[in-house]
Amino acid sequence: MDSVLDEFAWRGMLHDATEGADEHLAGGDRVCYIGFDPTAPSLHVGSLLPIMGLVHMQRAGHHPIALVGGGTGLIGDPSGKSAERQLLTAEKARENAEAIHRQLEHFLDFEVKSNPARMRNNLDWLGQLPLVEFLRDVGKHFSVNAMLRKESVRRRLESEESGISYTEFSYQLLQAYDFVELFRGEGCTVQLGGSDQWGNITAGIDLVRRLEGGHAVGAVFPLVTSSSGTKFGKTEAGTVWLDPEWTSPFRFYQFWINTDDHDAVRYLRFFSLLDRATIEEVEGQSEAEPHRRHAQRALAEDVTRRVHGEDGLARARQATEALFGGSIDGLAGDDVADIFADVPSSQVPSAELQGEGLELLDLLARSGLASSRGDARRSVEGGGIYLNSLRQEDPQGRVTTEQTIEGRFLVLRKGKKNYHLVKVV
RNA sequence: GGUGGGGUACCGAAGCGGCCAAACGGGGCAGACUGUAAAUCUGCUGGAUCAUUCCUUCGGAGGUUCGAAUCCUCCCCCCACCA
Repeated sequence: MDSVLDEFAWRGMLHDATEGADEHLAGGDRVCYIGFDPTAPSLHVGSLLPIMGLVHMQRAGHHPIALVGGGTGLIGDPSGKSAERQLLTAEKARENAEAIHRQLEHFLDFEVKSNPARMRNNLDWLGQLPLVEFLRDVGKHFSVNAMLRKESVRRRLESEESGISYTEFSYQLLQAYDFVELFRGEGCTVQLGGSDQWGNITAGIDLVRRLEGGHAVGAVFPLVTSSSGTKFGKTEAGTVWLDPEWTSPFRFYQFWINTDDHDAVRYLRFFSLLDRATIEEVEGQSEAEPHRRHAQRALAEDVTRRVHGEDGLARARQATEALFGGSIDGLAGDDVADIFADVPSSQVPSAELQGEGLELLDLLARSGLASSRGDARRSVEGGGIYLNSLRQEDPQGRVTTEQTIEGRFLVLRKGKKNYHLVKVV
């Protein structure tokens, strides 16, 4: 008797599951949900593990529901938060929810006849909830004593400066109620989530039993960590988003390519759909020839393809090859334009490059590669600045039309992998 | 409410009248080595100029002084103990 939990287990993405979850999932096609916060109009790689959780559910024949917390987003989940949250406006939450829906379409099939993915927004029911009735029917089943014991609440109670508002304190009731609502309306009996959601999930399971006499189960994924101790999903350029407008496919691809050896195979299990045999093969290759970075490549390819499509992946790889494969000299302007389509860029009027030209330091500061002229100077003096792949060692240097590629581009680089394209306009 | 201890740059933490843009550690950036990895070693890490120098900064507002992060006054906030 196999269940998706076995798949989760070998992939290392099963942190914990409630009693009977295994049997329940093995016993038939179930409806299962995961909640997503509509705090921004894009998901980021931090949400990737739960998303993959839904993907695996769908592949196993279950019915996935992505629940966007349009209503709970108006409240704010205190789990894992040290301070009171900024509240969203209703329409902002709704806009964000729509954007998130579009992103999820890259992962989930909303069209198949058999078990299409669905999307729900809890604003639809939480928004209508009559307070008195809610307190009578739902509030009755919650013991404040138990609620106070929850880790997330306790930390905030103990913390002198942040505290917790009544609003956030009520959050757990609302999320529990979501489960009941989905149980009633969609026949949903399974909730998944990050490990920080454990308390909220079990609260929902209890409420389903008390209010509906229903049997529901839950499972949680581990927190994704990186071995270097940095937060997963953050780079010096900030959060790695799934929206190509916010994080270009190239940068997205690069994020995965740069994964530590220690993390690459683990992430491959988390974030790719490659089967066990393939992953183990890659793992073997990785150990045998670490310098080839098989795992990083497989990871970057698989994830980029799913998020940005075949086209986005092709562009990312093309840019990667050009930038890290060899010299960019000899490339025609059109090629550069193409390759750099989603490398960070800025513009400079051609007039400024005439004659004496523009100071290199100014160019660096304006491009954002350096935070100030002083910073730019230090980078140049430290030997970390390249113009068209030539190291620039003179802080007094100037950039003129002569150095442009066909009068159209300048390729700046700081360090080994921070590229910036300057368009001459 | 009382007494004592604190608030210093991204974070932690020294400094306690001039030599302080402020030790040291962490983080970050860059260089070397590599494999666009890790570890290690080196440099840099407020702004403008770089030869010097100038500007803004040590909880906030005033004051003493030729000169203050350092002394005084008032205020705000933390932490400990006592009520």
